[in-house]
Amino acid sequence: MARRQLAEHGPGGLSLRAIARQMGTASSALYRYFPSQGDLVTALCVEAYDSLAAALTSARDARPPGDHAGRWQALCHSFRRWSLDHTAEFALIFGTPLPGYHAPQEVTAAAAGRSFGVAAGVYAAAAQAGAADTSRAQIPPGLHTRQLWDALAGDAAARDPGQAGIVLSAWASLLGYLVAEIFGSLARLISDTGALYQGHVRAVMLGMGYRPALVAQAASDVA
Amino acid sequence: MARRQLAEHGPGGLSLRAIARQMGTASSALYRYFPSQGDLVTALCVEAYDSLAAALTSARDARPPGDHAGRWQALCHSFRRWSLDHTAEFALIFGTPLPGYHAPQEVTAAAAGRSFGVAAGVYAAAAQAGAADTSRAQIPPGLHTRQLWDALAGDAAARDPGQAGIVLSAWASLLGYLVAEIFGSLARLISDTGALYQGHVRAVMLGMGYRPALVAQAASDVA
DNA sequence: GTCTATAGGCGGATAGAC
DNA sequence: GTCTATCCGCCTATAGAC
Repeated sequence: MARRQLAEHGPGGLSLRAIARQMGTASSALYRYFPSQGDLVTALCVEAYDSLAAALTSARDARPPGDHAGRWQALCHSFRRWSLDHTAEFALIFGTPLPGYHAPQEVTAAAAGRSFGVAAGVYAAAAQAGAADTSRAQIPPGLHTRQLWDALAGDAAARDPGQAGIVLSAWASLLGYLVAEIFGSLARLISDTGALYQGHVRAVMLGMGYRPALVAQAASDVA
Repeated sequence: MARRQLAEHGPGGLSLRAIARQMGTASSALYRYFPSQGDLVTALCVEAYDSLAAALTSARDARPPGDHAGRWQALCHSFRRWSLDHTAEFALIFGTPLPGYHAPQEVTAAAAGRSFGVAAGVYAAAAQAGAADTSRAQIPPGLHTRQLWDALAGDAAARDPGQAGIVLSAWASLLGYLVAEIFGSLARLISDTGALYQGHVRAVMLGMGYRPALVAQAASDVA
C-alpha cells in the first residue's frame, strides 16, 4: 500500500480528502482500509514513531559500539535530521494535538517508547562502560514511570530509574530545540540554527554526565 | 473589547466563527475589528507573548534582586504555570503553525523577544553578579543573531553574544519539556511530571553555569 | 476495490438592511 | 456596529453502481 505517501502532505493540513487527492484515488476508497479518519491518524502516528526509531537506530549503528559519546551525538544529529526531513510527521507526534482526535494510549505509548528506547539504550551502555557518570547528572530519582518500563522492558540495557529520568530530561531538551526551530519560534530570533544545535547537544551531554573529554572529542569529530 | 475571551477556546479549534459563537455575536461583526482571520491570529499571538512576558516579569520581581538563582528558578516555574494555565495560547505561539497562516516577522519577533528578554535579563544579572559562571556553560559564541539584538537592545542587561546563546539553549530545553508535557508525548511515558520538571530545571541551571551551591539552595527553597 | 453521487456540517468572507 | 442572508469551498462519512 502506498500509505507512506500520506504523510508527505502539509503538517496541519491533514485530511482524508487531501490525502486521497494526492494519491490519485477517491476519498471514499480509503474507508476500505481505515474505519474512520482517527484510525488513519493513529496509523500515521505509529508509522512516524517507527520511522524515527529506525533513523535513530541506523545512526547509532553507524558508530562503533565502544564510541559511546559519538553514538549519543550521532543520535542527536539524526534526531534533528529526521525532524527537518519529516516536518509533517514531526508535527503529528510532537506538535499541537489534532482538535477532535485522541490517540489510543496503548498503541502510541508503545510506539513512543520504541523510539525513546533507542536513546535510553545508548545512554545505558555509556553509563555501564563508564563513558557517562550517572552521579554527575542532576536528575532526581524515584520517578513514577507509567508506560516507560513496559516499553523498555524488552531492552535489557535500561534498568536504572535514575537513568530514565536523565535521558527523558535530555530528550526533552533536544525536542525543545527542534520544536523551536521547526515551528518557527526560534527562527524569529536567530539564524544559524545548526551551529547552535551543536552547542545545545554539547550542553545536554555534559548535563547527562558524559565525560567532558569525550564530549570535546566527539564534537571535534563532527567538525 | 472582549478580545480576551477569544483565546479561551480550544487550542487547535481556532476559528472566526467559533470565537464569534462563543462571545455571542455574529461572525461578520468581527470584520469591523480585524480585516481578516490572519490579523486576528496575529493579535492573539502578540497578546499571548505579552501575557507570558507579564507572568515571567511578575515571577521575577517576587524574588529579591540579589537572589539570582532563585529568580531564574521562579522564572522556570512561572513558565510552566503559565503554559499549563494557557494551553491554547501556548499552542498558538509554540505549537504547530496554522495551515495557511504566516505571521508577520516584525511584530511577532518583537513580541517573542519581549518575553525572552526577561529570561535573558535575569541571566545577565546573575552572570554579572557572579552567581552564574558564563565560562562554565558549554555553548559556542559567535551566533548570527538576527532579530535577537534588536529585541534586546532596550534591555541594557544582555549584551554578551555568548550569553544569548546560553539562555536560548536553556530556554529551548525548558520549552521542550513543556511541549512534551502539554502536547502529550511525555504523558504517554511518565506520570509525575512536576517532580521531573524540577530536576529538569536543576540540570538546565547547572548547564548554564549557575553555581552548584546556589542551585541546591534554590531547590530546597521550593521544597 | 474503486468509482460517482450525495448528504450534512463547518469554515472564511461579502453585501446590504437596520 | 451589529444583524441576516448568502456564496463558495472543504471536510467526514455513507449509499450504491460497476
